[in-house]
Amino acid sequence: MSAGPLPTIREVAQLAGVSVATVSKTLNRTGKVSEGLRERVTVAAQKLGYAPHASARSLRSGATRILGLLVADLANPYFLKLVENIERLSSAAGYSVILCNSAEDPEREERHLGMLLSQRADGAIVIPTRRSWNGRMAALSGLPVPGVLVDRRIEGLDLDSVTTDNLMLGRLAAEHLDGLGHRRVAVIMGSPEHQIARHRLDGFRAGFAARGVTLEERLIQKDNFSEEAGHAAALRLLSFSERPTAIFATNNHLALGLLRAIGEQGISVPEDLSVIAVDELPWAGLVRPGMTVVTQPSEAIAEMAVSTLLERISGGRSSLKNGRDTVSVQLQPALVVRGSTAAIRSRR
Amino acid sequence: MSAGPLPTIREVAQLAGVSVATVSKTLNRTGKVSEGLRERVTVAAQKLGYAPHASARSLRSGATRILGLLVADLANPYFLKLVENIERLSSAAGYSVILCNSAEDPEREERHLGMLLSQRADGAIVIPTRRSWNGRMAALSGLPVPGVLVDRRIEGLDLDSVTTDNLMLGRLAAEHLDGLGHRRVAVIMGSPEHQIARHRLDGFRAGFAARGVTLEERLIQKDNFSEEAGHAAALRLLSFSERPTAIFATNNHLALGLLRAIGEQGISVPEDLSVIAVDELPWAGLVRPGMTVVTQPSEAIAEMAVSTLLERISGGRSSLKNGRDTVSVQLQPALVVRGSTAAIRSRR
DNA sequence: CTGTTAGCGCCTTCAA
DNA sequence: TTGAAGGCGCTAACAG
Repeated sequence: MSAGPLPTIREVAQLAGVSVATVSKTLNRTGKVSEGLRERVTVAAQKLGYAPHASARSLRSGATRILGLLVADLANPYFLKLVENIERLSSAAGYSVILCNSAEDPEREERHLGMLLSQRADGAIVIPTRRSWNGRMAALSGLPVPGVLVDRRIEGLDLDSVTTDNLMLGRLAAEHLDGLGHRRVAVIMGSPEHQIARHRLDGFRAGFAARGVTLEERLIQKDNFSEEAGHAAALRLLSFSERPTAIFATNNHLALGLLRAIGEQGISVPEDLSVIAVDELPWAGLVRPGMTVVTQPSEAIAEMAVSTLLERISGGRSSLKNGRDTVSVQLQPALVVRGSTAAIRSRR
Repeated sequence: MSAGPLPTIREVAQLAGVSVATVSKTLNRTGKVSEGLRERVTVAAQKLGYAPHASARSLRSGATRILGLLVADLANPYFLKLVENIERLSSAAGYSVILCNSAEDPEREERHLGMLLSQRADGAIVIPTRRSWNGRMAALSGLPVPGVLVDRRIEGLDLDSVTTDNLMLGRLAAEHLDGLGHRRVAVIMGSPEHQIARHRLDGFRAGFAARGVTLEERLIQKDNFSEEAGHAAALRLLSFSERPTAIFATNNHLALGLLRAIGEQGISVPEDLSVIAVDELPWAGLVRPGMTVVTQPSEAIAEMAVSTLLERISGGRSSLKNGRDTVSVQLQPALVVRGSTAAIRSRR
């Protein structure tokens, strides 16, 4: 709203009666400046409402203090949490965040990547789209800025990554259900091509195997990650004559479909059926009974992603230039017990 | 990961055997270039993986093609929807979005505003923090870039704004409940200092008044917008000997607290009590029975906000320079009927 | 149609 | 301790 162009460093210098170099040194606290001049410069800058022109500074310095944040699906509440935390941490570290949502569309992802390149973002945090796994990784591996993959890894891609330990996640769910005495347990797992879903299933299977229990294959429902698929899978499971006593839904969309099916069928949770899901769903505490879930450590993941990225950035322009190998961190999930799971003997 | 610095326009020119001006004209489709050269330039740029340096371009052209998006609270699902839509539309229009979350903290808001100024964002879309209403608008009114206020207006601030018609929102809720025969209705309204809450209440009151019904003041619960407050207010309302037959929660946090209280008290919805809330809560269709809500037109609001802002931007550097008065658009909410409201006679 | 050139605002030598 | 000057990559005005 204020009129005209913004003041430049030159105008500040003029008003303070010094050279632009002195202004620069003063405002950036680089180099020695006498007390008197420092004062005059500060006042002048204040009076003019001077704000350094980031583009000019970047052009000169080679760094933009911008991070790209490329998210596979903003509507996913788990990713949203990551976004919140990443924005907060980046901002606190003095970086601006350019937000890009690829909405699980590899084309949008690629366009956004090109844009981030043009903007010369100092680094990028990427939750890649699912479909980019099949060879579409070129754009990512060619990323000329330090990049960190979050939540989803891409095998064979030489990038730092921070993910949940999904094997452990499955195992935690298994141990909980096993401890409650469940033996006939089902899994709604989404797409078996998805590494995360596979890991969660493998961990779940391993957890039961460690206690000598083998999962029935017919109780493992594979399809895709939509709520619709979860709903359909749940209906199938519930129609079996020997119904499972517990169901593990490996993803929040699937859990939603599962709950819908349960509601429609008039099944009582946890009396007739125990249910365990993944992620701290925003409504996990709201539905009656509260959902028992295995949560991913979103805050720790965000922290690790940002710190890893910032280290790379300060380590050198190119991601791998400083000789450090790529790091691939897996953080531990946790069990949150609420009302949707119960000991099996309470059942009949 | 690729080594070394990125190619500049000069290198493209060299490889194509032309001048930098020709490269610039070709790539920007500005000015005439012969077919042969166009081809050579395109190929050279492609081969080098050239991406124009946004900072350099901005410095020269005065425009950054960056929009600031300053959100009062990312965790609010309604704001998230706005963010999603705004990102999508901006990106489609060729703008990058710098996301800032002020988390209802005016200090963070102000810092972010300063950062956007330094970045020389071409414009900003702002959902202001609540507390900034009391005089803290200086930073906003001094915004040296075109800005659009979204969802929350600030009286006396000369900025474009796009909001929901909250009077109409309250009225829609009232008409729906009235049509179902409810007369003893309650409102959990949040803070009366908040303009939005006041408007919703006023509209609600007016809607009933138009049918000759006057709201009982003791049934209008005012406090703040937290889930806790909603919970407490709900408990108070439900403890009255003459219980309300319907409750209107003016905000999604309040609705959450209300639902929790209802669950604890073992009250049946909609048999014992009709409930109507605001916004398309992500779980609105999930809880049994589905929540009847008055929704804000988030997509239309995002569209209007972006288009208004882009018009301002193309209209001139300073927001009001092109002589156009500030526009203040109010978009219409809509009623979505689900299972949480029912005719009163079904009650006993 | 194509090339040459002057800055956009800033930081950083280098000289005083 | 302070000032003068060059140049980051690009676009636009001007010259050929």
